Amino acid sequence: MDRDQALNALSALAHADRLDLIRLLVRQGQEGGQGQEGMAAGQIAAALGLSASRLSFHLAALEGAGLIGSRKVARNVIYSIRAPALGGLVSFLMVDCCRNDPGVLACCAPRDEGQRDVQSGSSLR
Amino acid sequence: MDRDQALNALSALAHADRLDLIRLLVRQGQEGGQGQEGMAAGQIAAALGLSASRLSFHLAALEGAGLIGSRKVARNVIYSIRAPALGGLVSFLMVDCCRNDPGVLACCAPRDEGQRDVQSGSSLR
DNA sequence: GGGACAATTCAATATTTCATGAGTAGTTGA
DNA sequence: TCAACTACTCATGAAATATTGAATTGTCCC
Repeated sequence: MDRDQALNALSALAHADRLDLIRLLVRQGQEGGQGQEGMAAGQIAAALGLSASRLSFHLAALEGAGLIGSRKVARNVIYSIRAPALGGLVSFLMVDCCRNDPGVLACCAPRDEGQRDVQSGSSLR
Repeated sequence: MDRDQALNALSALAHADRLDLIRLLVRQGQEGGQGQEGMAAGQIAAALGLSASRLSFHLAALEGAGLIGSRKVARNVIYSIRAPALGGLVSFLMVDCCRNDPGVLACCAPRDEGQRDVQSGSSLR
């Protein structure tokens, strides 16, 4: 991921509804298992309390930045997270903040269950 | 770092000049060693080709988001990176993208010199 | 004190982004 | 085919953000 891609991704994430949307899709991705990857636009709108047109606007922004992908299934459009893109952004930021002092980041250490539990209890909003 | 802090940080970084500014300060922080931490506003303006007032605006945005700190020295104001804040943002994103599939991120692996060299040759802009 | 310098603040303007609701296109099943 | 459904697009106005240059504040050196 280069600077301009990172900039697009940052702009896309720098909005409360879109950040919540990403977090929702990430959670869905891990909870749903392999079988049911992604969520339909209508499901997302209901989960976040957004109007259809507003959601569509935000989905387009995230998809334009490459952070999510979509596929059509019957009359639904299923959106799912594109983990490599999100990972690319994190890597990009990591290079910019971690070079001189890797110890700053707790996430650089091997992950454990305790660390995961710190955040899993928080509500989405 | 909670969701709102992350949102502030993302908004602050989602601008080309500010992202360049952060990268400049990170590079300065690692190249300068312990002695000369940070850069004066004038130095930054010269390095990035920004007008004084525009730079001041961007510096205020970054400082408001907690990503940089400042101290006054004689008639200069020295700005330096606040690595923990940047690290907190990365950690926040990591939780949101890395829970289900840590392998996605190259940065989760122990860092080595080869990895560092991948990016150090790239120009700032 | 007076001039030069560093940086910030302010006001005015331009630009971008966001939100809303109405309307449109494609899909499904009776 | 028709009605119901899903999702998207478009036009409008509102709000937030960015940019510019002039004015201001504080510091240094003579």
